[in-house]
This record gives sequence, C-alpha cells and structure tokens, in this order.
Amino acid sequence: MPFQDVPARVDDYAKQEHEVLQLWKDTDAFQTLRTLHAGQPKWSFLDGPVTANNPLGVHHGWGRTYKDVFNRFWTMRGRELRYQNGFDCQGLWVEVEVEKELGFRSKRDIETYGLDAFVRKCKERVLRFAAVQTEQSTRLGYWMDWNDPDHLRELATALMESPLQRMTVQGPRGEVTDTVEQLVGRLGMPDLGGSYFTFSNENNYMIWTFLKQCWQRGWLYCGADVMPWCSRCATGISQHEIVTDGYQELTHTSITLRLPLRGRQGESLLVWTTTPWTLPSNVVAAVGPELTYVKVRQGDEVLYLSKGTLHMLRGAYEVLGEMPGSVLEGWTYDGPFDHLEAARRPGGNGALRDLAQDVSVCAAEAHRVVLWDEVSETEGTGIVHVAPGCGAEDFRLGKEHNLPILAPLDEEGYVLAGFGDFSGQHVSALLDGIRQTLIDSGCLYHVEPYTHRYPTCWRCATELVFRLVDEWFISMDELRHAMMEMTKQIRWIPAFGLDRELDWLRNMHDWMISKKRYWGLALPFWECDACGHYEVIGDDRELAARAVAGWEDFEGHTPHRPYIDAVKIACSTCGGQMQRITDVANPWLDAGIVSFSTLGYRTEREAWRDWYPAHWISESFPGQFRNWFYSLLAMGTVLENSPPFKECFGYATLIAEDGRAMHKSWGNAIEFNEAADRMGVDVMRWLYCAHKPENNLPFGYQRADEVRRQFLIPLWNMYSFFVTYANLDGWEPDREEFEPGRPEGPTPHSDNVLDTWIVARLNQVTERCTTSLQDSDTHAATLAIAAFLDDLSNWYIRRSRRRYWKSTHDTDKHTAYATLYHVLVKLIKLLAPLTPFVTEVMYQNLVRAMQPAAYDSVHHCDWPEVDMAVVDATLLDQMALARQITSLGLGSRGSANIKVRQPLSAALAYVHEGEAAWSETHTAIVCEELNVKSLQFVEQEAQLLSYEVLPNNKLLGPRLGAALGRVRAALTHADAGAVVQQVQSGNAVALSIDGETFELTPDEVLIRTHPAAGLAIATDRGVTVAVETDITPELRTEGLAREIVRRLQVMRRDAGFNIADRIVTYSLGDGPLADALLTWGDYVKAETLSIDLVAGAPPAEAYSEEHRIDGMTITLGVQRRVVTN
RNA sequence: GGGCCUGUAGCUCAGUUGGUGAGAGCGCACGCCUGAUAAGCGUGAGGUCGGUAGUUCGACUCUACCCAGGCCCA
Repeated sequence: MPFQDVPARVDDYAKQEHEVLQLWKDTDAFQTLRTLHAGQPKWSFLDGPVTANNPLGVHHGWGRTYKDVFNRFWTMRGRELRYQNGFDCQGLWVEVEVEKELGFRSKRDIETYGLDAFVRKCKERVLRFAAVQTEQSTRLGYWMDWNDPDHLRELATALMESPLQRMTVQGPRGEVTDTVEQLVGRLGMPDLGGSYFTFSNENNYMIWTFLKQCWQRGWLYCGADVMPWCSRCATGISQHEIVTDGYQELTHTSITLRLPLRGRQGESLLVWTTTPWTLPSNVVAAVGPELTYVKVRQGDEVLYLSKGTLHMLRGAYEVLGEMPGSVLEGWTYDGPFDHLEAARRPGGNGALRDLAQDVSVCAAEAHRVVLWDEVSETEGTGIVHVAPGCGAEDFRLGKEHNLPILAPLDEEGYVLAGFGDFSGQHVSALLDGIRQTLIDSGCLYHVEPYTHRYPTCWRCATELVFRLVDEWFISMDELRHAMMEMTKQIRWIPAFGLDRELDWLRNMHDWMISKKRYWGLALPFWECDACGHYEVIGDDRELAARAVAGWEDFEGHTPHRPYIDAVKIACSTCGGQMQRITDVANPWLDAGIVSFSTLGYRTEREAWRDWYPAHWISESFPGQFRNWFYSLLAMGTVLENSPPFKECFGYATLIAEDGRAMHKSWGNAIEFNEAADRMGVDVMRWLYCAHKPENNLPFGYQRADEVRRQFLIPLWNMYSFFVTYANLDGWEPDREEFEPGRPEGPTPHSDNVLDTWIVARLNQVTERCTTSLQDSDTHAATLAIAAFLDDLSNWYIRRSRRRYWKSTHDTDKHTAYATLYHVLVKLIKLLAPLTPFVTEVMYQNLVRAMQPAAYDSVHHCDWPEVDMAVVDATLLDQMALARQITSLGLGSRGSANIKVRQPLSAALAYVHEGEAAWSETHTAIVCEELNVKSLQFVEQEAQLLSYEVLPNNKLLGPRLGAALGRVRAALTHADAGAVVQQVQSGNAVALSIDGETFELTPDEVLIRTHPAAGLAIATDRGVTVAVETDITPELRTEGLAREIVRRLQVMRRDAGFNIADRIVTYSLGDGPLADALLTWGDYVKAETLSIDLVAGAPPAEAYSEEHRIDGMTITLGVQRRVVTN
C-alpha cells in the first residue's frame, strides 16, 4: 500500500484545511483526545472570556492561537485539560448593540419596550454571536469543548418565542430537562458542558457570594462621586470606557471672568473655565500655594492672577505687586450667580444622602480662596473656579474643606430646580444665558474658543458632563495591599507585567462596581424603604430564605432584571420591607469570578481544588492590567487569599501592515473569515507564533505571503519529494513494533554522515522547542524550527537527492528513506501545536494510511522525546564547517565568475581549528557541492592570507586588567606570522613590553585573517577557501556535458515527462559539444534516464529544441520510450 | 507630573549571563542552482546599534541623565 501521491504544489491551502476540519468532525478527534488524556496530571488553563457581541477579529485569532498552541503542547506532554472557552455576556456593550438593532435612542425607549423583552434580546444576541465565534474559533483549529453552534441558535430562537417552555437536551452527564430560560442560565455548567457564559446563574450567584464577603469585611459602601456622565444614555461612563475610545478634539467656548472680592472695592480675582455651565455651581476659588501671584491695574480696576499667566490679560496693564498664593487664602468674593436659590440653600442643593449633612453654610457664604496643590499655570489664570458638584477633583477638594455642593443636572442633563431661569434647560443650551448673566453683573472679562481633548460617549459621541452620583464601591484601602502580595507571586510574561500591575494597584481608587442600566449582574443589595439600612445577599439559597414577597414573580427566572427586582426581604434592623437597588454591576466582576464559578467552587469544591489556581492565563495586556487580570486578582484575594493564576502570558496589539491601527473606515482592517480563507490559518498561526509577543504585531497579506513562501511551501515540498520517491521505489515504513504515540519510531541507525547529522539536528531542535514551549515562548520555538527546515531542505535533502533517485535498491537507499521518514514524522509532531492542519494532512498520509494501529490524528500523539545520545556536538560542528567551506567555496567561485556547473580541479581550504574529526565523507560532500575534483587542506594559511593577532580579551581581561591595552599594542606590532606559528604549535608567546615580560598561552591569543589579493578566495571566521580557476580542456568538456544535461532535464519537464520516464535522446551538432556528448555519453545517459543517445536529427514526434551554448549551436530532442521488463 | 515599554539597514524586526567580526526577512542590484522547490542559494549597496556621561581592560548589552515615539495613571 503506497503513500497517496502528493502534488508538488497545493493550490488552495484553505480548502485543504476545510477537509481537515471535516476529518476531525467525522472522527470526533477532539473527544478521542480527551479520552486519551483523562486521568493524567492536570494542566489548568483558564480562558479569559471574549465578549460575545460581534464576530471575532484577526486580533482575537492571535490570542486564540497562543491558547490553542499551549493547550495542545501540554496535552501532548501528557496532561489533562479542561478546554473550556468563555463568553463575556453582560454589560452595556451588549445593550448598546441591541439598542442599535431596535433603533432605540434613550433609556425611556427601553423602559417602554419592557425590561423583560429587552433583557431577553440581550441574551439572544449573546447566544447568536457565541455561535458565530464558536464557528470562527473552530475554523482557526482551536480545539475546545465547543457547543454546537446550531444548538446555541436554537436556544436563542426558543428564548425569544417561549422562554418558559421545557426542553430536554443531552449533556455530558446525561439528559437535562428545564425551561429554555434556565437551560440558557445553566450553560457551561458540568451537566451541560461547553463554553461558560458569564450570564449564567452560577456566575451571578458566585459574584453575590464575593460581594457579601466584601460587605462583611466592611469594604463595600455606597458613596457619592462626580463621574463622567452621558446625558443621552443616562449613565455614568467609567474611566476605562473613556480611555478605550472616548476622547475627541473639540472646540468649546472658554470664559475668563472676574470674581469681585469682598471688602476690596474694585478688586477681583480673575478665573478661567472651559465649562461655563458649571459656573452657577461655583463654591470657592483655589490658588496654588507654590505659585506667585500678581496684583495688576487695568483701567480703573485691579485684578489678581498668577504671574505665569499674565498673557491671559487683554490690553495694557500695570503690575502693582507680587505675593505668594498663601496671601490670598481666605479672601472672600461675590459670585455672579449668588442670587440663585441653590446658592443660598445651606449645604447646597445636593439630593444625595448625607453628603452635606454637617455643612451649614450655603455656597454664597462659602465663597473664599483656598489653597490647592493641583493648581498649575499651564492653562488658565492660576486661579481655579471650584464646583464640587461638577468635577471629580473639585468634589474631593470640597470634601476636604467641608464645602456645600451644588449638583445642577438630572440624569438626562437637564438643570434641576433652584437655578432660576436655568432650571429645566438642557446643559448643552446654557451657554448664552450664562454669558448674559456675566455681562449683566459686570463679571465677564473675555470669551474665546478653546480646542482640547474632551471625553465623549463611546456609544453615541455625546459630550460627557461631570455629574454627582451615588454609586457602589469596593474600598481598596486594605484590599490593595493584599492584591499586591498576590501579584508578586505570579510569573508575568513579559516580566514588566509585574510592574504594570503593581502600578495600577498602587494608583487604583476605590472600585466602582455599579451602573444604572438594565442588562447585567443584578447587584444583591437590598435597601430598607423605612430606615435606609442595606444588606447584601450572598446567593440564591439565602435569597429564597429571606424573601417575604415577590418570590413567585421571580421563581423560574435567571437572576436578572426585571424579575429579580420583584423579590422583597424583611429588614433585620427595623422589620420594614427591603427592596433591591436597581443598579446592575460592572461587567469586570463577571469575568473576574470565573476562577470560582466555572470550576465548581460552590458546588464541587474538591474538583475546584484540582483546577485552582490556573497554571496559565493569557490575554492582550494593554487593557487587562486594569480589567481582567485585576478582577481575577481581586476575587482570588478576597475569597481565598491566593493568586488565582500562576503565569500570566500577555501580548501586545495587532496592527495593520501599514503600521497603523486597523480601522474599517481606513480600509486596512481584515476580517477574520476573509483572512482565514485567503491566507489559510496555518499561515496565520505561524505568523502569530513567530512574533515576539510584547511587540505590536503587523498583520496582513504581504506578511502572510512571506510565511507561505518561507515556511509552508518548503515544508510541503519536502513532504512531496519524500512521497514521490518513496512511491517510485515502493518504500514503506516498518510496521513492526509500531507505537501510536511515537509513530516516528526509534531513532534510525545509519552510517551515512548526513543521516546521523540530520537526526542530531532534529533532536537538538526538539530539545529547544520543548524548553521554549515549556517557557511559554513560541517565538523561540519557531526560530529553532525555521533553522531546522532550512537545514533539512537546503542541505540534507539537497545533498541526499541522488541517494533517492539512484536505480539500485540497497541498504543506503533504504536508510535514506527511513531517516527522512523518521525526521518528517517527528517534525510534524513538533509542528502540530503550531500548525495543526498541514501537519494533520501529512500525518494522515505518512502515518495513518500506513499503520493500522496509528491514532486517528497527529494531535493524539505524544510530544516527541529528545534523544540526546545522538546529538553529537562534534558531528554538528563538522557539518557546520562543511557548510561553511562550501559557502566560502561558492563565494570564491562567484568572485572568479565561474558557474558551479563548470567543474574545477581543486579547492584549497585552511581551517584554523576543528578539522581533527574531518572525514572523507565530508570531503566528498563538499567536492560534490562545489563541483571540484578535490579538496585539500593547506597547512599554512599564510599561502592564502595574511594574519592579524589579537589578545583574547575574555581570558586576558580578568588576568591583566589595565595592562591589556599595552599587550594589545605589542601584539599588533609583533611579527604576526611568527606569533601564529608559536600559537599553532601550542607554545606560549612571550612579549616584552617596557622591560616587563608577558607570557601569553596559545588560548590567550586570537588569530584573525585577511585574504591576500589576487586569489579567488573567501574567508570567514577562521576558515579560508580558495578555488583553482584554471580550466583545462578536459574540465571544459565535462562542463559542457553538464550544461547539456541540465538543458535536457528542462526539456524533459517541458515535454511533460514523468521523472521516472525513460527516453531516447537525439543530438545534432558538432565541435566541442559533440565531443562532450561522446566523451560523457554514459554520464549523460544516466543523468537523463536515456536508454539511447542518438547522434542525428530528432524525429518529428520527439520534443526538440535548438540550443546555443558558449556561442555554439546544437539541436536536442527527447522522446519517451516505454520500457518493458 | 508619575509608572511601564520601545528606539539596531529604506521597511519589519532578531541579537541568550558584557568578550572582540553587528544579523535575518522584505525591498533593490547582480549572479548562481534547479530530476522536491512559481522555491532556494550567493554576492553587493545600505548602520555614529536614539544622544550624552559613567562603570569596566572591554558596552548594542549594565547604570544615570537627556531626546523621540507608544501605552497606562494622574
């Protein structure tokens, strides 16, 4: 049973990959893999969930390739894995897309539509995109415990039609029957299997448990803060949402205004703002304690501002004096909006709890100058208008000074009551009225457009405002330090990840976890209507036990709005009725809990211990230090006081080939599906793996072509070469003692130096790959393999070709096949985790088709073992030397402009060291490659070169120290030839310098050579090679014969003959060409598989061409001849 | 303002504890080889290894400062 023929060229690698996918599906290859490795030591990979909200991009492919490579690697190393993918499901991301789908513009649209229907639409969207992403991941060759995408779609449809309908599905532990809504809520749990979904009941209740622990330790609180706020979405926008995509260059109207000082007639503070709408909420003015302020006269008024901002003045002025900021402290002023009711109400207008409880003054009374370190002169006047209800920093300053708070805006950006005519107007429409008030009060100084980076809503591009809101926070005071301890116990790749994470933790404020939206984790905080007391519920069981009303509305639903909101509990303080706050949670809680929720922390604690902490996690690092890595750490710290993962592998950002970020609108984005089918995913995966992960990865078709040309096609060519000749010779691998885990068999024995060399290289590379991948370094692995592919293709096979196509069937030929077979099979196992498709294709033919006992898939095999006994360092050195001599010889031929096809009589080589183990075989290899009749080593390099002698700094530096410089100089001036002779005969070199004698051992002297002029020579690293350039008539004749052979070979191919076809060759010509054919007739016949060489014109049915060689003409013809024997 | 990363050929990047020639791929030019190879090989042009100072016998490599770019925080 021969191998299946392999085409020399694959037209469509992507098509081939689809066939492999079908094979895996038909043979259930992934399940077989799990069975094979069940019960082995565990390697725990915890997947960072991908937001199931859109199709995957090629940047997801990068991360998923890493995940799959290491999953496959550790599986082959004999580990049991979980293979659970994760989908991130809850949060504003999904809401935004569903709102777009439904054409909604505001929260009111959602409430009109109905929370129940809206939340179901969110779930439906997640299920549908989880199905899409599952298909795309499968296409990438990512082996995970995937759900059937069609089943996910069925659930999505059923959820929209009748969520309470009961369904039965087959799970890994048997049939499961439940309502559609509950089946969706149980996805990813052990009885249903498949990917985990962060909207699952278990995920949500596990977060409740976490929050309750935080609460019990006193870390959970409801507090007020000023947040960036979108008035159209009516929600706070957290800092990381702004960072992602939120800043735009915008031009606003900036205003410079006077604040008239009380008790200083005609004198004013000059302040500047880019947000005039905040002026009616002004409470104090701040100056920098380190800054110098000036008093200036302008016309009949006196103004104060900082010395470094005098350019803010318009018109002539006179400086009256200078003073430090501290002099201004405590001065009071009149605000232009003090007539407003809000400015006259003690404590301000804040509707929020307790904020201004003990503040008895109103804003108008509070107006004074305070000191503030954060005031600078980089913009403005050095005097800052402070509105504690309208800015985060202002708010903190207000708390520090116990100031009243004016918070002017409602959820949708309209001004609240108490602000006179402004009340009821939208924040975007306030400018004119404010300007008019300033004019009327004489406070307006200057108005000017101002362009700056300003945060906008990433969803709707509305300019954000800063709004005082009640939110829920986890205090970082204590947690921060514990998390930093955990962080230090983790291995971060790249290593700077540790510093990044620690930096984030050091600077992190209290963690805001609430969001006033609809689709997300329902925060388990119940608040008493009567006394305001609140409690945190730890899970579903506790809720059931505490419920006093509304349970019947909730029962049977997942813990999401609106149903969860119906459940009331009794207040443990006053006995009143408590209801849930309506906020949902920050989605990073969802992703952070997965080391508990997906591993069975609440339900199967022993199994959880088997898989926690994860050995390895991986995500793109730019954002995740503050997101997923952070939230995992927080939950591991709170729940178990341990790091939830041991190694964190981060990678940078994928960019387009043009060096810019990929953007659809820039036309440089590449869709995942398109890339997969145009490049082939093996190419994509190699491209990903060959990159250093801490650098941004340029991705595109040009780079993919390079990978195909340099990696995939050469690999395929070698495979095709092997199969072609093995089939011609009927060679088949040994079927005795076949082990399915090691289909390459034991290391073959051979007396051929090329065989032993390539086997040594193979094991060397196997060792490097093993070490690299254990160390989470795919880049090093690809470098090692790429070098090996070059050795295999451009040296081993190239130099061994004749062994395969010679006509006798001898031991050497058999050994050649056995060796190449062994090498190819072991190589594809090394490559299998990196490029799972092409290796599978090769395996199916090389192994599976030949060995009845073979595993179904290359991915079921064991990781190749390293046979260090065959890694002979001397052998490797010698072959490296042979390649070097060859390369230099070709170089020297080139410099003499003599083609390799022209035989030459001799090559002369001088080798500085290491020729001891040189053999005749090496000589033969070099002669053949260089096309010379002999290779001679010369004793005296001086025949070819001149010398330079240098001190061996590495040895002499430590010994001589500062004297090294003088020794170097003395060596330079010494007779180099004499020194070299001393060294080469193993004697010490004595140098006399300024009456002092230095003895240098041979090791301590390095010899460098320079080629002498006038010879066709080349030199490199202590090796020198020359070729004799004299071409005798005999050599010329032989050269012509080789030239004719080459042309006949091309003609054979052009005529469409098979490589094993026998032919008759015709030649019509005379002179030296005819002589060459006569003299070298047997050679020509053997090389071209000609059974006859006919002198004369080729017959009409032969394929013939006229050739010009060295100015002479010859007509050649080839004709196929059937041989019967 | 603070933290982290990056700076090596026209472009994209390797360069393993400091050790003497500074490399690859792409692109360009010229040549070679082809009985696996629309592949490969060789040669050439092109570099103050961001800059300055320091440590050292010796720095692309270590240290400090500076410059430029990126990311994060403020």
